[in-house]
Amino acid sequence: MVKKLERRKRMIQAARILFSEQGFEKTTMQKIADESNVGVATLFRYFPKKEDLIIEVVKEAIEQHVPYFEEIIHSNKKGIEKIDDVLTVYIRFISEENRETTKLLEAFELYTAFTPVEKRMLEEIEKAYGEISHIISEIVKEGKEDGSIQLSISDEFIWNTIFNMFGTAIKKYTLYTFLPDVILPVPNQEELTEVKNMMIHFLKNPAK
Amino acid sequence: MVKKLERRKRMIQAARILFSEQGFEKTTMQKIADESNVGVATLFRYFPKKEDLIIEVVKEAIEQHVPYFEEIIHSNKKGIEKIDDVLTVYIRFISEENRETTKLLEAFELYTAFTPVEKRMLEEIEKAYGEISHIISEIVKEGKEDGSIQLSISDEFIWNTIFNMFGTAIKKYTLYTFLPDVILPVPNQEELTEVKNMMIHFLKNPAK
Amino acid sequence: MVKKLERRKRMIQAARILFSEQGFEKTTMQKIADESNVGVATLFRYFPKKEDLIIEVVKEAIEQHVPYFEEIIHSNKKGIEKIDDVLTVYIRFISEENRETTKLLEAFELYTAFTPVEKRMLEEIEKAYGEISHIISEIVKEGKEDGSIQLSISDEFIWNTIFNMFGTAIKKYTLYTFLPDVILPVPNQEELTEVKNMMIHFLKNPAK
Amino acid sequence: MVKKLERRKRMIQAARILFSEQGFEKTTMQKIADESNVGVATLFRYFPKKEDLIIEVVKEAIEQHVPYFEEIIHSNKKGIEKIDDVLTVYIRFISEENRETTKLLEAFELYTAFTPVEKRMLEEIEKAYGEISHIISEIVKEGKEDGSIQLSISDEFIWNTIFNMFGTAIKKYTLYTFLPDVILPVPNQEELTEVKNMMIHFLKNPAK
DNA sequence: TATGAATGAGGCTTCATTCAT
DNA sequence: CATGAATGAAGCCTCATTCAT
Repeated sequence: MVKKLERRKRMIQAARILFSEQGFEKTTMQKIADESNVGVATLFRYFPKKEDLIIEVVKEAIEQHVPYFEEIIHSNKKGIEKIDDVLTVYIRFISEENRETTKLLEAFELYTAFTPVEKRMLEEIEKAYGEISHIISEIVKEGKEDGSIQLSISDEFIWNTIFNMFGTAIKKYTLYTFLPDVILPVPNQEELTEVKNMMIHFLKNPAK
Repeated sequence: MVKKLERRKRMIQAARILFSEQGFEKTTMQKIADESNVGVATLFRYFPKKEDLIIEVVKEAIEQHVPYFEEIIHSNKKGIEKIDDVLTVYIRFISEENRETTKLLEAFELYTAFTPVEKRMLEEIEKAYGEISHIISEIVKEGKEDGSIQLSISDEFIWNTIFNMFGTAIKKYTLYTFLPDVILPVPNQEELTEVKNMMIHFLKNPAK
Repeated sequence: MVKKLERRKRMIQAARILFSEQGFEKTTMQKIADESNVGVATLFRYFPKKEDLIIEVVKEAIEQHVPYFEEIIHSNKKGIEKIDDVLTVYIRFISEENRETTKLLEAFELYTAFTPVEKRMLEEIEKAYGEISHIISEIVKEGKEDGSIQLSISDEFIWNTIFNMFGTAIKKYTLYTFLPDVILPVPNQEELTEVKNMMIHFLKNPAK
Repeated sequence: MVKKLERRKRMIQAARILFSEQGFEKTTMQKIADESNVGVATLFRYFPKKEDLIIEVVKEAIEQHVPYFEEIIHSNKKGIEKIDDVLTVYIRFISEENRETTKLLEAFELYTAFTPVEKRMLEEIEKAYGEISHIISEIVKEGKEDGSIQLSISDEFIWNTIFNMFGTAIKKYTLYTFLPDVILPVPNQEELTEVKNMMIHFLKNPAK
């Protein structure tokens, strides 16, 4: 019983590492099986299609991010500070310890862009993402309620987009931290932090 | 002579379309040859490795972007207005007519993240990107010189990062405009324009 | 004890249905196990090789045919009428209720044509078939003895072959009743009955 | 050009032999490729799906039968004699030289019984068979016109069915000539010839 | 030079059979 | 004894790349 779960875990973990290192297409089911010390057939018993495994890995990766945000929302800070923390967490996604996971998510987005993925599968991913975005909107709501964030309706939409772009950009940077700077100049954490601070500053002092 | 160049062009164009539709891995050399009315062997004569073709396609795609920026820098506007124009161009990259190219670039960035690409190849890409970033820094310089942009050294770095993030996020959005909103909520051009306007506004009125 | 026999029966029955629906090769041991509500390992305990199960299923299918012929031989009719009944039974093999079984036998014959089957196994099948052919020759003997069939030795051989062909053809038709008429035009029961009647007619009035 | 056709021929022939020896499912594309001294990829270039190859092989096998019937119809004999010849040809199908081909056709019929075959494919087979059945009905027509066959409408239907059964049974016998007699007692050519003669006899002297 | 043909290596997936509980 | 889990061998098919005309 426990062994079964362990095996499953081993397979997912091996897959996660390989996927994030080589991408989904270059990672073969055989490699994953070997890396988990499992026969291919076993791998296929757990995940009948390669895509099933991909979805599972991605889902777990997203879920790994949730606690970070949960911790923030349960803290005693004001809304605006929680926003600050959220942005900080995003910035940390680029750091060594989180990079693998984030890179994986980025790769998945590419995958969906070129490979038709079953709707049912996408919905699972959507649900996982939903948990995080729910928390974030809760935080914004808190901020509005405790008065630490004061935004007009129109500004609110704009800031929503800004946060979106901030997250999108940062996630993408994770893909390139190992590569020469050629393609995309990747800001370091200090630079991102300054941007974040500026954002928070403007958020506190909206242009009249 | 001329015919040879035309052929080459046809191949690159066919490749570009297919790559941006199906991604690099799913597009076979055979399909590209067929689409260009050329034998596979001929395709391989011009591009001995698939990767060579990829690089070439990407390079040309980037170069296609250059004129947009050249036009801006040669206009008679003030620096800050040119910045505005640059951001507007980025926003347009997400539009129908440019999406294909931009999507291709995005796909390439992910490609390089998972596939070791020969340094020599990357350098070609780097050079192509360099043209654009050179123009942009020229524009910023102009802005500083004509006084329409007044930034402290530290702010300059920050805004550099901000522009970077803006571009990065937008380029990524191009990948998803055809997909359901599940993975990434993609802002539309109006929303992006508002963000841009806010950026320009702050740029003109830096926080004291 | 009884339960064990029931299980065995369930397995054989599930196998029979699946075999006759999808053929031997396309039917997996797993499917059979599932359909019988038994674990695969159990299935293999009862039938260590897939072929063992095939043989068993076929044997039982043949044995299912025996009572039809037994009933005929135990009736009070004359030999020639019993022959008529036997042919009628064959014709009915093509009907809805018997098709499954007959189709299975047909499939098995093709199976043996391409797969080396252990002699010991074939002998079991042979024995099962033997019961039926024994009954039939008994019937013919009866017919000769009661005078309802009058055949010279040479004619006897011929009619033996004719009956053989009649049965062979009919069994084969069962395979195709669900298929479009393309490959083999399958006569319906009325047509076959007319042929049978003609045969009986000639049998009663041998050409001088 | 010639070489290409030769290769194709080699592949089809190798396939034919293997298919008729081991059946369709047990014959792998790799084996066929090896036997034709061709790479698998080449085999797949000519026949993109295994089924395509099967269809092709079967089609050619049927077409190989056509000349036998063409020769008969072009002879100067009377209709009834041509019928005799046709039946004789069928009997010869069981002989050494034709067995392989006939066995193949028999195997194909099993294949279609358990494997959904694309309609378009079946139609090709149907067309091939059509040539032969067209010739045969022409022969019957001739016989009626030259008076050598005199049948009432109802008798005509019956004899149609009888011929059908005759052919069906004989084709099936080809499958078993190599096997022990266990499953199906296979008549030899002499026995079949006697049956044929009896049929012709009755055909000439229809029961009043 | 241009090209269709040829191909081996490799990927995904299935299945009869064996293990371990 | 019953069983779900495990597995390697094998099958179909694809594709970048090379050959031969």
